Amino acid sequence: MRSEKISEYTVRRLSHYFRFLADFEAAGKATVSSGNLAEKGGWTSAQVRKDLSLFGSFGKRGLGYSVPELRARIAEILGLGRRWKVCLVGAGKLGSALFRYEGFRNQGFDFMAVFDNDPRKIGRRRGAVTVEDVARLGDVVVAEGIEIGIIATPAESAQKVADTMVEAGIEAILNFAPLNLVLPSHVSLHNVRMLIELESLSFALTNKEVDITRS
Amino acid sequence: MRSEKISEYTVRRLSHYFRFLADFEAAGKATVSSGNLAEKGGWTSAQVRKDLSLFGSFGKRGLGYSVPELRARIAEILGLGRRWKVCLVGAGKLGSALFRYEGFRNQGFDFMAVFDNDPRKIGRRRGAVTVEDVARLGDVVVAEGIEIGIIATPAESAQKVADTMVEAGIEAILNFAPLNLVLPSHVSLHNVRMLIELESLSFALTNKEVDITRS
DNA sequence: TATTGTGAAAGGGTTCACAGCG
DNA sequence: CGCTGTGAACCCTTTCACAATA
Repeated sequence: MRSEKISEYTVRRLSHYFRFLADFEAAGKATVSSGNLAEKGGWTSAQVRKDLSLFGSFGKRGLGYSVPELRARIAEILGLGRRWKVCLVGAGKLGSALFRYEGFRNQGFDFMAVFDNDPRKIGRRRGAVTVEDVARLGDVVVAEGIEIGIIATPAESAQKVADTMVEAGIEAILNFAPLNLVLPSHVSLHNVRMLIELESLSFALTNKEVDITRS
Repeated sequence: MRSEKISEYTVRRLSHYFRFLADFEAAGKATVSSGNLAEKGGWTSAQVRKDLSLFGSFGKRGLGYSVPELRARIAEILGLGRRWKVCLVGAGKLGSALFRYEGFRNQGFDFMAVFDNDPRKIGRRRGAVTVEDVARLGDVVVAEGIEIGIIATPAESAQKVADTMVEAGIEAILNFAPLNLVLPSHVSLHNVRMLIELESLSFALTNKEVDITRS
């Protein structure tokens, strides 16, 4: 258990297990087997057991895993036993969609501030917060102790925004701008590239005879 | 060249190479080496050459690759030498953000129709198209010959929407709803799960001492 | 000489298969 | 008996290293 290296794939699957466990809990199931979890996500039961065994021995042989207990353990592993302070840069349609999505708040991610560089947007309300001038980004991150930054700006401004975030102490960035950010290695970066997803689909439709491995 | 199996990783990198080649072309470079492309994306030059060699021998030894030629070949491979008919279900903030993003149109993805089930949205204009009742989804997909479906609805409606799409002949779906869709295997599915990305970041921040492999 | 194209080796993620145990 | 936990096997992806060649 708790080896030195954990793959990004394992982390993503843990997120899925976490959701499935919520479903099982809502359905009143007290225990689940690795097979129950596996079939919900299209994996093998061995995969599920391997993933979990990296963090401990949570199951009972012959019985499976206690739903509430495993759920709590995964929450702990993923760092969901607390709330995270998030800021968003870019108050356009995409930014607004992210801001309004209740799922983030429900899972412990609080939008403490929203920034934009458009004077027509600055000062506007977005739920409980007011859109601020992006010039104040660094100061607000420091003052509020913001830990995660979300970038939903055009590509042109994204690197500068990211640099400001990092300078202010942010160590985790979720980037929706269509470019490859260059960041120091201590900063965790995840990119959401919607055009690349569409292009993957275009490839699949164009090359139906080709086997595409791993989805 | 052109082996039977192509990995999803290779396809994604091709999308990146394609962008980088546009940058090189704009910068007036006539040729690039695998090393030039590799450093832009943080890969090795061998990786770039392996990826390209799966589709042919496009380079010249000692010289590299012709920028416009390689760009054209990758466009062809990805199926970007044509336009694709796309429909969008869910005309909320996220759907609107996707609809308005020029990058899709610029790369050949045309939004032919937008659907919603909210009477207050049906009939509203979204750029060149009008939001239609989702009840018409199947008919419109068939009539317009729509090939790619984008789902930006709440989780509750997503499976039903996907089923309708598949029934109407769609074979590629990009899903933003936070659930695991169940689809026949001939349909290509890509999911964008923003909450899972945030949870990965939460894991990274919570487990700083752990090595997380592959980003 | 610089750089490609590619077999071979290495790395690492997934599945198998079974011992261990409730 | 059923299901977990895990070493070993397998398989896929990446990197190495070098012959080929413009």
